Amino acid sequence: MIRLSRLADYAVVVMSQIAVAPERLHTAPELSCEVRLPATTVSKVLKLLHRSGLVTSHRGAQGGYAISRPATAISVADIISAVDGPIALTDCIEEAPGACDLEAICPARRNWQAINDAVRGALAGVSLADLTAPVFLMPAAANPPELGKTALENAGANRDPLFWIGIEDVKYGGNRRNRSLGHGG
Amino acid sequence: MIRLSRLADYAVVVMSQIAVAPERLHTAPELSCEVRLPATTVSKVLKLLHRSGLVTSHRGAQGGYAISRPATAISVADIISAVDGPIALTDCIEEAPGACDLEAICPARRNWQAINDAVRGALAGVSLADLTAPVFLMPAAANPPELGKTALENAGANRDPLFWIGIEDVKYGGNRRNRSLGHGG
DNA sequence: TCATTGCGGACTAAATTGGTCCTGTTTGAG
DNA sequence: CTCAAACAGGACCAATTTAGTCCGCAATGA
Repeated sequence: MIRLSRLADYAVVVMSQIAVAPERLHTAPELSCEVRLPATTVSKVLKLLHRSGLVTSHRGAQGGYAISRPATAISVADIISAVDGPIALTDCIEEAPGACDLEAICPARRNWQAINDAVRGALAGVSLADLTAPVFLMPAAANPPELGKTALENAGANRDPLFWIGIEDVKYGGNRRNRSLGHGG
Repeated sequence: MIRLSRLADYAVVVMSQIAVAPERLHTAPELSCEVRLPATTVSKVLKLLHRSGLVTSHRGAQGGYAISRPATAISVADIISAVDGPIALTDCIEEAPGACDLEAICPARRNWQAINDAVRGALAGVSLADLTAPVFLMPAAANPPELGKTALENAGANRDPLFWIGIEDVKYGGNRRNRSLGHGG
């Protein structure tokens, strides 16, 4: 039903969260906690975002991910295609030319192309910066990680981010399957 | 991957086919043959299109489906939502207000709404008439059904529509799973 | 009266997706 | 030098979704 994949939804949320504090590194467990999604899943999303160059990564202790360019220079289309591959409403748009024998005579193809471009355009027109406000958590700056603690410990300090906005038990209508599953590590 | 469902893809193709001859009735088996999709599946699509009022139906012998309004007055968005339900990139757009506790404070929601509207707008901007040319078959007018024959028999006369354009064995890159499966009765 | 056609829904099978886990590799701190 | 923290990559499993089929019923016209 022209539904975004969950991973793409997650990716947008995670990127928004990173964009809140573009200057510092964010570890996967930390983001997992902030965004209330399983650490492994967040990790998977971050890997994909990294492969597409939307975030930079730093390995090792004190490592993490950072946003690679200004939020104004990253579109929703960028994020979605990083996770889900090229935006293509139908298979024949994605496949190499020649994959479909009806190509030359199929009028639907070039129309689908136009429709697809329109959709992609709509998504490319929205930048991450447009999704300004923090997600699920007060601005990270309000809870800066303490030096001398691991990222996980720091994340632990924020363990229930919804506390900050006074909500204990929530349902979320995004695209999530596991709504309040543990992000323990 | 923001992929259209196959049924939606089929629906667009079927509607295009009907629009080629807006004045007459089209039976499900006939369309199935023309469009090279299983009859049962085409039938399912037609039922959905009928429920949304995009086609009218006439039961009984010599029955069939006809387009309900000019092709210029039917958008791709209409067709997609007839088959797949409302166009909603994320669950929270579709759900009733209040379904998500984070609604009031979730900045993503109103942004998703905007993004969603943009996508829907793109799809609503393309009419069926824009997808003018016939699909997979020469215009039906070139092969008018013979009186005194059942729709199935008439469909049989056209049994291999690709004959008309000189292609025997094809692959199609749309969104189809069964590429050349039987549409026999 | 019967074949043809649409109607509605239940059921099944297959593809996709999401989520988990495991085994590296890199890096910094102690 | 060693260890733990963090990312990298990919294999794997399970749950969900989707598509496709099938069945019995209702309407209609020859």
